[in-house]
Amino acid sequence: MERFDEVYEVVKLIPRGKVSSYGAIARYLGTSPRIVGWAMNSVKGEDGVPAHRVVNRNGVLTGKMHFTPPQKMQEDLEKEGLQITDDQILNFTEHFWDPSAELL
DNA sequence: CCACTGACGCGTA
DNA sequence: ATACGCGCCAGTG
Repeated sequence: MERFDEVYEVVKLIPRGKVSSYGAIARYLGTSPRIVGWAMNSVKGEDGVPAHRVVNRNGVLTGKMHFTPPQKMQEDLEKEGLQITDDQILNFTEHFWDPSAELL
């Protein structure tokens, strides 16, 4: 669970209007991407953890189906000024936030 | 205790 | 460029 807590910390640090990827966070924490996804799944009631700002390396909302409702993820991202088409974030690289690079 | 699964990522064919 | 397979760590059955 310590891993999960670290994941939460990083996710919380994601600036509004920016997004990150499982791989980037995992690499920053020195863990595997799967753990990051599992951590998000374990978030459930954890507050202050913008899981909707975490997507896969392709900028696709792979985990949107785990939200309630599933479209909540896209709505929140759009509310933050992000453009999404077919579960895909437009200009993903421009909105991408890498903890290893930005948060060094 | 062993086996299967999962919000992913990368290498190889 | 697309498709298939393996690795990774933790949790649950």
